[in-house]
Amino acid sequence: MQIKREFADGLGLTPTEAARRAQIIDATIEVIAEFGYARTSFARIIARAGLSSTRMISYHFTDKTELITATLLALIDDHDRFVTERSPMDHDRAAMLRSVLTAEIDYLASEPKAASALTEIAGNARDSDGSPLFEVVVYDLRVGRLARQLTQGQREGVFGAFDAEIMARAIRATVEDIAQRLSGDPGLDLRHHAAEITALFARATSPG
Amino acid sequence: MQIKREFADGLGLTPTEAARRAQIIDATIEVIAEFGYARTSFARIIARAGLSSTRMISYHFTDKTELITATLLALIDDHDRFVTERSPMDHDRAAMLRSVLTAEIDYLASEPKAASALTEIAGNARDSDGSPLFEVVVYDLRVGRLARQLTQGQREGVFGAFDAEIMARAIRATVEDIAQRLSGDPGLDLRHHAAEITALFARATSPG
Amino acid sequence: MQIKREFADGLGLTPTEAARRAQIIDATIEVIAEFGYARTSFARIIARAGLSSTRMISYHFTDKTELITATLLALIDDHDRFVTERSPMDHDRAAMLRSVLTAEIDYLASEPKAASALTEIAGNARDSDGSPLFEVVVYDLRVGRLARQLTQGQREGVFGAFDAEIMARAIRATVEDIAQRLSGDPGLDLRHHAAEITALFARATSPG
Amino acid sequence: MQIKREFADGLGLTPTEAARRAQIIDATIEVIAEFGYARTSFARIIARAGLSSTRMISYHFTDKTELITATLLALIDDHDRFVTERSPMDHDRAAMLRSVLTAEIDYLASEPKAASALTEIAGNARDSDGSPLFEVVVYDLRVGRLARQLTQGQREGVFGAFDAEIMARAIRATVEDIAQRLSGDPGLDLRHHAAEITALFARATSPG
DNA sequence: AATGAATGAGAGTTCATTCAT
DNA sequence: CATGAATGAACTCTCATTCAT
Repeated sequence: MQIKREFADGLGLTPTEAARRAQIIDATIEVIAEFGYARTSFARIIARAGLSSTRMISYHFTDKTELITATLLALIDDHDRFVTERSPMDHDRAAMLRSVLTAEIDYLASEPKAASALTEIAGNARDSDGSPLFEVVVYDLRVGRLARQLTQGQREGVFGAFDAEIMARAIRATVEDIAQRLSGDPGLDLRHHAAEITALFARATSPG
Repeated sequence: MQIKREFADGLGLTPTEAARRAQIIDATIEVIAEFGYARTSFARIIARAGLSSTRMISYHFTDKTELITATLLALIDDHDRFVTERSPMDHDRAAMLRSVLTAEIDYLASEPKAASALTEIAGNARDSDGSPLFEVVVYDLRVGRLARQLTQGQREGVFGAFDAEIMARAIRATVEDIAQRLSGDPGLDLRHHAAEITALFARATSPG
Repeated sequence: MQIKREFADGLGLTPTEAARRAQIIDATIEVIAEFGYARTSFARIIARAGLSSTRMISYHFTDKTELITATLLALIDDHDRFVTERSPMDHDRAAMLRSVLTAEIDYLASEPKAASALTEIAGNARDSDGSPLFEVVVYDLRVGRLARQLTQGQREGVFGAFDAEIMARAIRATVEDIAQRLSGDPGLDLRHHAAEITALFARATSPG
Repeated sequence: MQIKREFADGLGLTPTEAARRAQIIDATIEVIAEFGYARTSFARIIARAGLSSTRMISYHFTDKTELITATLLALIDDHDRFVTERSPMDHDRAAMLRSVLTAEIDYLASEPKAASALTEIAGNARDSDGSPLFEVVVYDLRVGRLARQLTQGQREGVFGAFDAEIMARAIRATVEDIAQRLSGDPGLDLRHHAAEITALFARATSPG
């Protein structure tokens, strides 16, 4: 997985440092996808990355929170690029919803580990004092944009009347549920799921 | 919270033991709801229960798995009773779906800690070797039954064509998402959410 | 195994109490034979005995030391009776050594659990402060008598010149080694071992 | 005791790490010799080694099994070197047996703690699930070699007819019994014991 | 830029024993 | 005669982090 190299630099990082950070972040994604957020430790990450000491992580990230934050940002960046590339602007709003849902499911198929890690971090990451880490960030990036698109579609008359945020959350929750099941059962029929939830939310958002 | 007293006895437990187990289980639910499953430790549980030593837990439960299992069973028992009491049998299938969704949201309002703990345990509980604990059990109790009801409704013609299991999972994921948000924001307008998701899934399941 | 009932009474014990003590001692022997002394706990003993609480042990024995002491005395009593019955007095000294060795091996075959437990307790039992419990007792009962018989045989001229105590310890160590191997491999050919060590120590003690 | 320095390096260990491991292994040997295997804990080992925390052990050894294994290997290595150096090749077989027994007793005199720890580990070390750790390894190293030498001597006609493995086990059991007594009574007359058991097993193995 | 070395805190579990009835 | 209930201490092991090169 080499998906977040572009993200890693851009700050004042040397190429070597950027590469190390990317390597560690990749390993973190894989460990989270496999073991879940709660069982993700520095020890497991360095074992996965083939590094010698957890000191390597502490050297490149000030603490666990920064590592997880960097990982989440890389994942969101990657996810956004993936979905954006597959959501053409010339569609009407109703087609837009279909293409978004299809792109989301395609993402699960294309990057199952990343998808699983994204869900795990967004839902479970907590600070050392126990408070949730990314509530607001994740809301805006993963629900708010979709809600705004739905609202716009309502204004254009292609969608019926509903609370756009609740609808967006229902869509997000449904997709993430599929992501979690996929991590436990890689043989899941994603094409079928894509067709079903596309139809489901087409009916749920229809004006009539 | 006194919701699992009836569950606790019935086995070969003395009244004192049943009461202690219930006390510990209550505290476990509260800790899980507040800290999440991953940060739930014996130390926090006994602090919450006002007991003296973690040894008290080990005395009444053989290990952590048994404690969590007993807690989950108590939660499921309580949840089932709550929902069953509010799902009249004389309704038609379409009304049934409405009443189920309403009952689920009412449960969130009535027992927010229990609802949160239920989601946490079902999703995150793992054995000491890392394998998920309750996958199958939880599926059947929390998705399978609803899927069967939807299938029956399809046979009776009140619902349209869709994959009943995927629909049931979407409903479950949506409700649990609301539960999680509620645990972070107790002021959430549940009445509004109930109306919205009832309408959402009415459209999503409608035959036309 | 009912081998130490006679030992249990004789003190000021009621029949019920004597029976309970015997039951607990029997379970203790079995647990030690199976798990070794170090892994023998009250919990395992009451599980084996089918009792409800470790309190049962504390009630009948003041502490672990007393339980182990009583168990050892029961084992020694049983062992002595077994060997004595099979060591006729009308033999000459050389035949006596053969019959003692044969009796010891027969005991391993007849009561393998008891033999294993006897070795385990004699070798590993320690007080709560870590000091060995039965060094002197066990020496006299298990080595000293044999050493005296060997010395007597030397006086009678049937044995050669050797340090009787060292010889007795070698014999004891060899028999106990066989006992330990037997507990790990119940299929051990004891008849063959009896023949071999009888011949071995016949040569080792011979006058020529 | 500095007996396992040569063993400790040779792998990919830094000098500091090798020294720490040797220090911990030395302390482990002393604790086992003094308290027995069952009462050997990390806490006692670090106290003996003068270290600050049991975490020091966990840092250098993955778990208790690895610590005990490394200790046993160090002990066997040390013991082998000691005995090999004192067993000249130009002797005939009968002299070989004498020199082996003498070397074994000399080892007890020279390294009583090591000898005691070796016996303790070989006999009592168990995995966390209770299964014995070193049965096969220890058999081959401590009995098998001697048995093969005896068999060879029988072929050459210097020994009589006996089961070589049973004889080897008798010898091993006798030596280890002396080792155990020595740990309880440091004043034991080892020179006398060496002479006695050398004569004992010379007679026991003699052809006549 | 990287690493080796060390650490205090906390986890769940087992231990023999004691209190009260 | 028996039991239920409770307990403090000790156990091995994992955690993220820090110090010193």
